[in-house]
Amino acid sequence: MPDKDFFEKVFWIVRQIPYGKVSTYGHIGEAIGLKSSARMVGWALNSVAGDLSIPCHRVVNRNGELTGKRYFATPDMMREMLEAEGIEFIGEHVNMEKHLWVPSIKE
DNA sequence: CCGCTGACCCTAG
DNA sequence: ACTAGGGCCAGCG
Repeated sequence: MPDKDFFEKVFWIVRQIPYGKVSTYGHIGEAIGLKSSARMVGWALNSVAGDLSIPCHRVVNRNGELTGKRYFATPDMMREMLEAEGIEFIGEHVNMEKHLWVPSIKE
């Protein structure tokens, strides 16, 4: 991964999340080099909330919970989008066992 | 420069 | 499943 701004790195990773998969703030943070700063990842996404070129709905916390749903147009939108991609839910959280995608670091 | 804030994460109880 | 505390990095007033 080329050396870019923090935001660029986050977007670069998030855009690589395949259809029907989800990733976590922690893994993304690790992928861009900020091992213990998963907060920054969500923060970066917040700055581009509404940008359809970035599938921010595929990013959840380590527990599979949709922590960012409140930043969407409606609280239900995030889940609707994920279910539309075939992602399974267990109660209020995503079935991580089945849909977790770990970002791979490559140029 | 200081202090607060945050779409998180870990550990402990 | 719950709460509480500490750490984390970047922006902003």
